[in-house]
Amino acid sequence: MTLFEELKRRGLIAQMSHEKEIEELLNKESVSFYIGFDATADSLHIGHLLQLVVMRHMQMAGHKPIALLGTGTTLIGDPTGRTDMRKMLTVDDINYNAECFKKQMSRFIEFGEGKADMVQNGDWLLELKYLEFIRDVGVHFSVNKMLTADCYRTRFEKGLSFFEFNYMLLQSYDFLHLYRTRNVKLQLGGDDQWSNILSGADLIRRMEKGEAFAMTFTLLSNKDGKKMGKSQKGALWLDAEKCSPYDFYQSFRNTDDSEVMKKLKMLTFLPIEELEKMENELEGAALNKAKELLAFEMTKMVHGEEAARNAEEAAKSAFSGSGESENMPTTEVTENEIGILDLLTLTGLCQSKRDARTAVEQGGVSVDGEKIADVNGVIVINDGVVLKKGKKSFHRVIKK
RNA sequence: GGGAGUGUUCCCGAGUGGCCAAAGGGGGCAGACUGUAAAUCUGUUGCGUUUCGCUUCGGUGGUCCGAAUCCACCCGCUCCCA
Repeated sequence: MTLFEELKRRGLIAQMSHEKEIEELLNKESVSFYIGFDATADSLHIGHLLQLVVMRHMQMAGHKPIALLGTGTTLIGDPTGRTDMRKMLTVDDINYNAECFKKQMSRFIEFGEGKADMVQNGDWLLELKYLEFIRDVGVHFSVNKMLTADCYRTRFEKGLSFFEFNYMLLQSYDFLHLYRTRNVKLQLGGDDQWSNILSGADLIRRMEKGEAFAMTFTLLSNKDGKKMGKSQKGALWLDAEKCSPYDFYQSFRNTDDSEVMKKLKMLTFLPIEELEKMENELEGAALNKAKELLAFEMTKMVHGEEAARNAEEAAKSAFSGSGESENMPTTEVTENEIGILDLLTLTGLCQSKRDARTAVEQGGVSVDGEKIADVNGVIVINDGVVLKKGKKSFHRVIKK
């Protein structure tokens, strides 16, 4: 099975500019391709997994991934999606973020000579001369056509500044630049990036008479249509410091029935044949097993096998067994006796004391399996206790 | 530049000078039912030392015993005209 067939079979591919040519290209030579990333945070999150997984598939098949950090475009703000402008970052911030990204990406792809690279578009965008740019590049863009692009059309009601309108040109220019300097012929991205990616390929064809291709992959979204990766606590980060492997595991363990197979196919590297076979036998308990598998595989991919095992063990003991496990998220406290409300906020299970109060009043809090009814209750830590809020949130507390 | 609107809590959106921590919906959280799923029903959803106190309604000042509501200026956004 070729890479192309595999990507298709896993349901990863959403749109392509030239299906036949892309398939041929991928089969016959090692292709340099790129995927863009925002540089706004110091960690990738669940929403980036798809990009990472695809890069890995590609690299395993002998192609060369280039991760582009949008250090220049970050200053503009991608109009795709929301209205909010992005924050400006200092050079130090950006370099720090780049380091963090690279570290996380290294779990998926191998960087180094001839293998994979990371570039920052600020390196070439920041020195662009306006007049030259609009004369050489801008001339190839039709405003009429741009206005019909989905990402701009949806902005008509809310308004769209000229500043943001330029985003497409800059992203296209990135592609052109990489084509010229690194012979990058293919850009990949989420399906929401389709028009931006396509316009880059067009630009190369116009200006260089070259061959350039666009391909997008299916976006994973939650039922409500929102992009995956956000939880009430915020984004689900890939950084263990910002989101514990246990929480990461849980987020996949709680996948909707209807999404399990899709996620297994798209995000894991389990052989597609096995997954397809599994799909046919998916009922009741098997479905739950599939969720465990998904959660384990994903945690392993991002945090390593040991962390995955620990997370799984913690989840199992929390939900079925003793409820005691060293592997669940843990907070250390100095006092031996502590008020229940303070404990809930301290562990992050509740966002404020106010919030903690309602949780207790509604009977959603228990300590070591015993329901806490009194808001003023004092918990004695001694050898450690397991705090539970609602049905799914566990947290262990021990003494320092 | 001229004119008309508009800015409310996580999001959308209602809001008469006091009864407004602010309707309603979405989302979140909790309870019931379940399979750590979905759907449904119920409660809850600014913060705190919680029968009360404190801080919020684009910003800054002002009027008033009292302002999300009135006035002035400023900032952002939308629409029409140029």
